[in-house]
Order: sequence, then C-alpha cells, then structure tokens
Amino acid sequence: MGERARLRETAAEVFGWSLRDEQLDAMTHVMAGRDVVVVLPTGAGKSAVYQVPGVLLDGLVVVVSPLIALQRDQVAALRDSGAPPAVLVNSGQSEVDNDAAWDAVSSGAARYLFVSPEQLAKNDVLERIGRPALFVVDEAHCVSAWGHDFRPDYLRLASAAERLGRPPVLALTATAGPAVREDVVENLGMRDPVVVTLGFDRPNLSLDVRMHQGDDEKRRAVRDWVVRETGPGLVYVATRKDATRYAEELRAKGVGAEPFHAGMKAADRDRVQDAFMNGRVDVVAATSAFGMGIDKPDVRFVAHASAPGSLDAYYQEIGRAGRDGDPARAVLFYRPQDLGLQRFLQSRHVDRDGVAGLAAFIGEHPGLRVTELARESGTSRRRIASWVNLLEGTGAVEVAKGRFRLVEDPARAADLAAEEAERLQRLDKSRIELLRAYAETRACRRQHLLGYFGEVLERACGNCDTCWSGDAGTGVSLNPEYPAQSRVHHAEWGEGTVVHSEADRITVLFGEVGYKTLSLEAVHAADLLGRHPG
DNA sequence: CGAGCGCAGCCTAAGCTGCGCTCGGTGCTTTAGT
Repeated sequence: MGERARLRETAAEVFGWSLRDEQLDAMTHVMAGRDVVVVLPTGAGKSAVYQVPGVLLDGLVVVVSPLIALQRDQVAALRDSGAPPAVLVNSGQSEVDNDAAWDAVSSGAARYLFVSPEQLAKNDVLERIGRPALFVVDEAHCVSAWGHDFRPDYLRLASAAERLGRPPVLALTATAGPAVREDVVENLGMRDPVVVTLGFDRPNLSLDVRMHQGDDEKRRAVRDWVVRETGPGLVYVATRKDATRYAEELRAKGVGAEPFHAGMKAADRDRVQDAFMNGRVDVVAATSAFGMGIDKPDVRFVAHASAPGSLDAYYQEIGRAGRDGDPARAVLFYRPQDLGLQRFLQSRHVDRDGVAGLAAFIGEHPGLRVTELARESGTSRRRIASWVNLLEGTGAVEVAKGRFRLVEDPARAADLAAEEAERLQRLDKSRIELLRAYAETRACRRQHLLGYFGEVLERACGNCDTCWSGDAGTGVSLNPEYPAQSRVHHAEWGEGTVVHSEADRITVLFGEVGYKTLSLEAVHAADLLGRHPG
C-alpha cells in the first residue's frame, strides 16, 4: 500500500476523517522525514497533520503548544477519537499525574506528549523524552511573536530539538506571512522545509477602517457602531482598563457584553469564554489575551477599538470572524495616536551591562546551560534566556547540546548584542508603520492586506471601504515593475523583498532596517533600487 | 508615545490651565506563605 493510501485509511479508520489534499501532502512529507511548515486556517485540520502520522510512526510525537488550555483540548480530542494514548506534562498538573504521564512515555504506551516550550528548557524533561519520532510546534507564529522577548524559551526550541536527537520538525500555524514564516524556519533551525499553505483570502469578511481624531469621539463611534451591529462579536482593545470600560458602557446601552483580559481571575475568564461560546454573551471586549484556540463559527464582527501592534496580529484577530463563510465584518477604528501605545509595548529595553556581564561570565565558565547560568549569575532564567538568545543570534555565543561557549571578545559580544537588539527594534517599529500604511492607504484594503501575506489579488475586492467609496479603483495595487515578493537591492538598506506595491509607491522589507515605503518617483529619480533575478 | 490623574497656580472664588508623574500586553513556572 502506498503512503498516501495508508494515511488516508488510518485517518478514516481511527479518526473517521476524509483528508483534504493539503493535509495529505503535509503528512506524506512528515512520514518521509522532511521538516514541514503548515499554514492552514483554523478549522482546516492542522492538528490532523501530526495526529494521523502519530498512529503510524514508530515513536513518540512531542507537541509543543503555548497554552496549557490548548494542550488539554488537544488531549481530550485525541481521547475521544480512536487514537493511541496522549498525555501532558506541566506545572498546573499534580505531581502524581505528571509521574503517571512520564511512566506512560517511558513504557511506550503514550504516543503523544504535550508540553510548553518552558518544559523543554529543563534537563530532566529532555532526558525523559529521549528520542521522539516527531517534533511538532503548534501555533508556531508564537516563535516569532513571543520568542524574542515575552517567552524566550520559544527561541530555544531548536536547541531542544537537537538534544532530542533532532527528529523531523513540523511547524503549524494559521497565520504567517513570508516574514514570520522565515523567522519561524530560521529560529526553529528547520532544514530545507516543505511549505504547505492555503490561500489567505477570506472574501466573506468585509474590511473597513474608520479614521478618528479625538479619543472621545472615537469611543463614541465604537459604542454606537457595536450597538447597531448584530453579534456575536468581538471588540479588541489595547488595555485591560479599556476592556472593562467598553464592556460596562456597552451593557449600559443594552448589549450583552463582558470584558476579557489576562488580569482577570481564571474562573471569570473561563466563565466569559464559555458564555461567549454558548451564545449567552453576545460581545466580548478583550485584550489580545482572548482568542487563541477559540473556534466559534458564527462570529459576525471583529471591531478594533484601538490599533494592534502588527498586521500579523490584526489578521489573526479579524480571522476569528465569519468562519462559517457567511458575511462578517472587520472594522478598525483608527487613530494614529493609538500607535504610540504599541510603540511603547514593543520597545526593547536591552540591559547592555547585563548582556556584557553574561558574555564575560560565559567566557569564564564555558559549558553551562541556561538554568545553570541563571543560578550561578543570580539572574532570572527568563532574562538569561533572552540575553543568550541575543548573543546566539549574533554568533558571539555558540551552543552545543544546550551548553554555551563564547567565541568573541566579551566587550565585542555585548556590542553585537546591542546592535542585534536595535535591529529587532527597528523591525518592530517598521511593523507598526506597516499597520499605519494599511490604515491610511486609499487603495483596496484586501489587496493591501493580502500583499503583505505574499498573495496577489488581481482586482480590487469590492468588499472593503475603499472599494465602496470608489477610492480603490481597479488594479491600482498592481505594479508590474516591482511585483510583490520580488527581491531588490538598496544602496543604503541592503537586500529586501517587496511586500506591497501600488501605482505610486512600494513597500519593501529590508532585513536590516525593516519595512520601508518608497515613492516610485524617488526610486526612479535617484535610481535607488536594483532588481534581482529570482 | 500618549492618556489620565493630582496638584499648584491663577488672583479675588469657582473653575480653568499647565506641569509632572505614572501607567500601559500576551503565559508558564516556581515559591513563599496561608
């Protein structure tokens, strides 16, 4: 029996599924031992890509997942199917349960193990896992979104996979434009990965941006709009305080609204989420804490009362509307001043002395691991992990089997790390500018958004505000001279990839300086850009 | 970076303006103290 037929039969017999071509393609590559990146929308069956091979592979499937709640959902789903046993190990579980899970792993009874990236930072965890058959990173955009600061252990996963005998790596996500995808591939140390993806376009989702000047005026507009809209819907806000405030104000106007943010008690969060899922709450006013793992088909609108920090985040959040394919609305209530908060939230405060001290310490004590470095230097593990990530990213520090070695002069290493931090900061800033470009463009919003994700929409979409108003015209965002995804060279900024092109301007992602928008007039006048073949 | 708050200053009294200060998002893990 061929591999495809075997996978198809297993999917049908064990899970009762009939697979779509993309799933089958990805699984075939997984079975052949290739590294694979899968970008499929929520609900398209991403999890199947490891679940089905897990039945057939000879060995454990390790699944790295960012939230314990998601891990529990996955384990429950596997237990409900005819799949072999799945277990999870984490700090929220009793010692007895963790021990039982490890017993199941070592006896070979468990075939799927779910863990957070933080678990894989621990020596004994890696030793107990041994030599798995497959290493899966679910919600892999977290590597790029969180690894650089918030959860530095995401950037240590490549090292963890090495220590597990470097099994094939499978990265799964719903949203990843070319830039995020490259970041994920590089930081997971993926080797010549196969990329399996479906188109990003969601034609049933209308796109709309409302420009506002004053804060009060914008708040009023958001409230009035939500009150008239039919739910279920989400209102994304930038602060916890606003989540509470909007929920209260909407309730005062008769909308069944509840807040959701990470500062709430776990029980309250669960209650709000369940109520929204079951239709007892119509609108949730939430920070970015709400959404991962939410798969509610009939969400009719996603309103942004404040701008998010990137187009990736924006697309992820509006992608929670209209999954049933019926018309749904995404509206961004935009004030340029709101970007200030995002600028603050994304600012990287690198402790230069701290990094220099760590570099010197690694120089004097080669061969230590992250946990040991943290203990010996008396600095928090998270800090050490993020500093080590910076140093490793510059090549000033090398890692083998989780042990670090300095290959530069300590002072030079600190300089390199500071430069790297500045480079990352420029990238963050430019991401915010790209969100501004989306909000302020007069061209078709969908062409703009899809262009950012590396897709070319031939004609203006007809389902966004610029199309409705007639500003978009037709075909304005196609520029034959510099099509999206073409490689260019700039004398000052180096190599770049065109992410978006309009009639009179193009936006380019440069590795060193981030996103830049250039007017074609200036490009031509000063002969700024050289094009690259291929 | 910008919003919101408290407070001083105004200059003849009740409320406005301007200054300086603080705060702002995502989760896992582990540990000290009930």
